[in-house]
Order: sequence, then C-alpha cells, then structure tokens
Amino acid sequence: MNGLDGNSIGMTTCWAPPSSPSPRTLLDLLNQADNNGDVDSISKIFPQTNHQSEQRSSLGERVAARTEFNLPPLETQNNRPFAAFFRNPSTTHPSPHVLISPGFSPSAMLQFPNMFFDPSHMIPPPLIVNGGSPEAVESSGADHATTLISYNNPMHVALPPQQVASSESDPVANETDLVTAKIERESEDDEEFKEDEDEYQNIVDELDGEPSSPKRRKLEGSTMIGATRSCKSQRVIIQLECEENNPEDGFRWRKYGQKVVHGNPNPRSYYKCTNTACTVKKHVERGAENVKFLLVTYDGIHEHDPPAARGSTSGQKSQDGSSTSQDHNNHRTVRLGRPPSSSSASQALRLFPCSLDPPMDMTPFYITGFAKLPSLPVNQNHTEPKIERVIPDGTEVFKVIRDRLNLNFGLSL
DNA sequence: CGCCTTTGACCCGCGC
DNA sequence: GCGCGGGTCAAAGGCG
Repeated sequence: MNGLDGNSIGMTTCWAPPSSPSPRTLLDLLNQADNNGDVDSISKIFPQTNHQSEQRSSLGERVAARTEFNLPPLETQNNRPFAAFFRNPSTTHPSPHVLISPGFSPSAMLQFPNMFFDPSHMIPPPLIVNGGSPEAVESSGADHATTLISYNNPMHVALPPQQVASSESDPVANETDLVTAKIERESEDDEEFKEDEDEYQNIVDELDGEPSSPKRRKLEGSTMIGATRSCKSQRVIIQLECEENNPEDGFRWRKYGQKVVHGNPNPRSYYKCTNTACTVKKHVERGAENVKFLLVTYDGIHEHDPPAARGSTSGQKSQDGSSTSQDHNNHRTVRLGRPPSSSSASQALRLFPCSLDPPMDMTPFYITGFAKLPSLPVNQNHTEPKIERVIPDGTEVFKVIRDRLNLNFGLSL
C-alpha cells in the first residue's frame, strides 16, 4: 500500500515546542487569511493540495478526479467497505489535503467524529485518504457518518464543501474543524467542484418525494462506500498496519461474533463495548491481500470514560491470534489513543509494538491544537481539561500548521 | 467463578 | 418469493 510511502511527514521529526501556539492564534491567522480571500495562503499552509483538472463525463468521475480518487464502478461490491480497500494496495497517487498524524487516536476519532464530518449533510462526496486506492472513504447519510482514517500514513482528506457551511453555522464546530474547514475553502472556490455539487443536488432534488425510489437508493448507495445499510450511528474506520488483531484503544471489548465476509478470506471479528450502558461496537478485519493491514470500524460513540486498566488480569489468546485487552503481561499490545487515565499513560505508552510508534496520548493534541471540541461525547459532564503539557511529538498536523505559519506569515511560534 | 472467545444458527435488509 | 450476505445471538468451553 502506498500509504507507507509518499509524502508522509516522518515521525522522527520531533518537535518539542518551548511554547505552543494557542489554537486561537492559529485560528485567527487562518481566519485572517480566509477573510481576505487569501486562499493562496491556505494553500500554502497546506501545499499538499494538488488539483487535477480532468474532464470526466460523470459526476462520480469528476468528483473522483476532484478528490484524486479513482472511483470504482458503482457496483454493489464497491459498497462493501473493507474488502475493496485492501484489494489494491499498490496504487500510488499524489494526495491532497489534510495530514493526520500516524499517532492520531481512533478513540479520539470515536469521541470526536465530527472533527471531520457533519452527519447532518447528506451529500457525501467521498472522503479520500492517501492516494488513488480507496484506502479511505467518508460516506454519509442523513443518519450516519463514516470517517475513515488511514494509520501510519499521512491522511489526506477531501471534505465536501457543505461542511464549510456547517462549520460556519456552528461556532464550536467551526473552531474544532480548524484544519478541515480551511481546506474546505479551497474546494468551495473550485468552480468545477461546485458544479459537481450542484449536479448532485439537482439529482437529489429531482428525487425528493421519492425517498424509497430505486433510483434514489442507488444514488445514495453509490456514495455509501465505507458504510453499510445498518449504519445508523457515527462510524469511524481506522486503517493501520498492525500485527495485533485487536489493537487496544483504551476501551474494553467483548467479542460477540466472527464471520468471513465476502471478498476477504480473513474473518471479521465483531466486538461490543463491555460497558453495560454503552452500545458502541466495532469490527476488525485484516486486508484481503495484505494481512499486515488492519481495518477497525467503530460504530457509535462512547459516552463513558475508558475503563481503568485492569490490574493483574491475564488475557486469553483467541484462536485467530487476536489478543484481548487483558494480555499486557504476555503479549505485546497495541494501544491506540488516549489511555484510560493519565496515571496509566506511561504504561500505555509502552504498548506500541507496530508502526503506530511512537505512542502518544492524543488528548493534549486536541486540547492544544484543535481545542474546544464540539459536543464532547465522552464525559460530557466533565469540565474542559486543563492544558498541562504539550505532547513532544506526533502532532504532525499541528507541526505543519506551525511550520507553514512560520514560512508564510513569518510567524515564529 | 468471572470473563472472555468460539462458532453455528438465526435474523434481516437488499437485489433479483 | 428467494437467495445472498452482513450482523447478531447464545450456548459451550477455556483460562486464570
């Protein structure tokens, strides 16, 4: 998969800022550029944007061209989220848009799925991650959202222009979507993309009043890459290169099923959050052709704290080689995202055996980089955590912003 | 005993 | 209506 190469920003570039720029500073700078219509500045901040001006006949193809994603034929098979992602891992393609650090937390994504997507909008141009192969797709409907994260790669995200409006209408989300919203502006200025959007909207409008028409269903289904019909909640898809079949993410899961799904000989495992009041589920499967890649799909949002790490428990080893959250003692375990508690952070940070290295607690990332998150799903009754430290590395998005602000605005942060 | 995985059966939505 | 495929259930069994 090309996600391992390309224009990634190496995690070896360690940044330990003596003083971190405030999110407000960044926001103001970006707002300033934005208000001035200085899209170039934004482009400079995110030079990865690489537009292709291809003329294609269909909306899907043009959207694909716009997002530099070779949209596969609209076959039912392509609506299946996972197998297709893994089927062609070798395609390389220049990539646009937002970089997401390899350390980006799936738990955090689960907690803050709106960081990349506003489910209130139904028009879902595909969210593309990292190149020509469909490694990542965001899809949406009126009642669900899917965000796909490509781990150990820089993540390249193309978001629909609608999200800009959403961000603007929601000041909280606007601040949270600092990066994505700004990227959106580029799309908004793109006439071709606006045409695509209009065309799509026309079709949707034409189909209004026919909510169950096959035509409409097909149209919507064609954009549901990465989601399934049963997806009624926010969905976050994480792709990572990992040996563990059940990388730890700070929450405890109970496996309730395993099934071989079409197009992938590797079984998909189904997990539920063990919290009795929590309905969050996830399923995990390996790539059809490259078993090194693991795709973890979270359905729902935790509305509880991650459980405290279990003390002296030892885990069971499943037959497929997966490990549970208990096997810290005997197996190397992957921890994704925020550890259960700050006191256990150091322990958790040791648990990064695969390419998710280096480990990091992503909480301060949100606090310092994109602070003030919208509708915090976890611990909503909690007060906003105090910023006590800045993670020394891994905040590549933040680093890029800083560097670009420095480069383009002469601002030394 | 508690917690977990395993696994076949079952349910349900969708396409034909 | 039927078959397919994804998702879920629940009994059985393993492990510490």
